[in-house]
Amino acid sequence: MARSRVLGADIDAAGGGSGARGILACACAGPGSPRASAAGAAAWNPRCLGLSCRAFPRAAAGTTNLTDRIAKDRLEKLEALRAKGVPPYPARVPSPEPIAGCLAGFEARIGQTVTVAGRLTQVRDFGKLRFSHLLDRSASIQVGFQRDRLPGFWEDRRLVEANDHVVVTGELGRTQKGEPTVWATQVVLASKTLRHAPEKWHGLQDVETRYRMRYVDLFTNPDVRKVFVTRARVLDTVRAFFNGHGYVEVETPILQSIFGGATARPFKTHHNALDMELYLRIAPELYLKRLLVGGLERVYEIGRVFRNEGISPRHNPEFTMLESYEAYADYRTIMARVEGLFALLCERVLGGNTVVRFRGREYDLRPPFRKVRYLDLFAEHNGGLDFFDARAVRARAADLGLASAGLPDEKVANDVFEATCEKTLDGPVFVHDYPVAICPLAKAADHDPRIAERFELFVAGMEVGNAFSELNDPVDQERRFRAQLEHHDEESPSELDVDYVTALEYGMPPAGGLGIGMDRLTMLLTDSASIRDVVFFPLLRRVAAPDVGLETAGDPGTQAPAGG
RNA sequence: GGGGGCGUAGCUCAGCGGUAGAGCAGCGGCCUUUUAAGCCGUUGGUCGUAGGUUCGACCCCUACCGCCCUCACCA
Repeated sequence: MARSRVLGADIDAAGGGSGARGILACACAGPGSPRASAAGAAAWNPRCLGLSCRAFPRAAAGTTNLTDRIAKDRLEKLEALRAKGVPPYPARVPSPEPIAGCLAGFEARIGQTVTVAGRLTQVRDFGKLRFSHLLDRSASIQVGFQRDRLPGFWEDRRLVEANDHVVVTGELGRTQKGEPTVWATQVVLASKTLRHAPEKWHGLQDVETRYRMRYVDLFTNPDVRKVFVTRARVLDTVRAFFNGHGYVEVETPILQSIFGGATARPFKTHHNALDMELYLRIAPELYLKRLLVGGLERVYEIGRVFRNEGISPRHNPEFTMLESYEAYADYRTIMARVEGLFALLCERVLGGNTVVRFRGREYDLRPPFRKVRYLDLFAEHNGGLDFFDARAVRARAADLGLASAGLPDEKVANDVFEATCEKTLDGPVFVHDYPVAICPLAKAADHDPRIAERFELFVAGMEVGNAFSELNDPVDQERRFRAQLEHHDEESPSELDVDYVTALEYGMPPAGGLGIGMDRLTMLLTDSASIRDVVFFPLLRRVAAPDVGLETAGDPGTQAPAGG
């Protein structure tokens, strides 16, 4: 049985440590083991002057190892740990229980021995005592290290420091001030950290660093973790809602040879083996409606879509969209669905609250929501102007300073709408019955061919949802596609989606469809001002990487074969 | 793409045409109930990058890089 040297005392490593004190060492590579020797055989890195810093095999003379750039005292500690036979990155450690579980019903558990694990924060030395907080996914608890209970650990306590991951076994108790505390009887280093933690009080504030190094942002700023947990809860609730109404969750192609289902510029890519141009989808819509033709009747997809357009606090080039389609329903059914969804979100995400704060204002998300017709809104904010009076609308656009030359009438009119109406839509409010000309995939109302059965949900002036009675007339659909092709631009497909029209020719049941931006919905429910605050890794410009002494990495799309 | 702002130690931030500063973190010392612990001492900088003006530039000017806000496009 392997025995490893432990800080201050020898213990039976594989035996796990009942009664063992100090840092537990696993029975894996110590400094004398073959594996450790292999690593140690590499050149000593000249940049670690004076340090007992074992260079990585890759770091030949003249090159800079990435880890050479970091605080030398941490590297010194790392090597000191190895020299003492304490693996800084052990393969396995004792299994912990969640800290939140220790804190629940704490009084009754005082005196019990628990094993908890996490990242050490805010180490406080106090003579022959040392306190720290231990943070795991569930909560944070104080750990007390006492010299007299941890003689082996105490001598080398400084080798384990703030930001390291540790597993602590100890007795639950309180301090004189009443703070719940694990009084450690055994400390196992789980993972040595080579970087300093950000400032303990202010955390990581620099916005750019927070986005680029979200991993630091997450363990440093509790509110950020909360936002992303809420985001997961939102997605979970959306799934629960649609599953509860008999919908089936599906996945459709992201790589599409013809893009459609929205008006947006796509990203282009290329498949090598097929030598085929492809687009990253701007919407899953046309594939989901093919599934209606296929008889699935109620489908939804929550997935990433990609739009090659500007970036703003409300726009990320990739974002997560919910789209749902329900056969034998129309946009009124879907309006009721949206209200039902928001009721469930209030219940499950907001814990029964219905009022959210967003950008300094409050919004009551309790359904039913206000409903207003597009054309009424248009007239109201433009002195009674008729949307379909092209000449008057163009004059109004000119008054507003909007460019209209060369644009179709309905586009100009919609620009006027957006300029004059959208900002007034505090909401939540459904705007419904849109001009059909700006809705190429929506069905016209039976009573008025100029009106599309469509609504959008606005909250805080932000478009959150979009729905309509789906166009299922193949002849009409082909005509509208052809009209799009006539004034073709980068936002429209350059060819007719023949297969989609064919699918409609096989018969799509009348259906109501819905799209909701999951990122914006999360923004609303977490009071996040920017979409970048609800996306883990928002797209940023690439910055020059530090010189790591390697040959130029090839184009990832045409990388060299693995063997060569 | 236009306009405005920002970039100084690992982190949070001061600074000023005349030798680069503080707090936290780190390192050394004291303290067995601290908790933004405290006290004493101390290490740490290509002031985003490159030019220019100047006797002298972190500071003034120009260009570039990156981020934020805003307008335009969009969800």
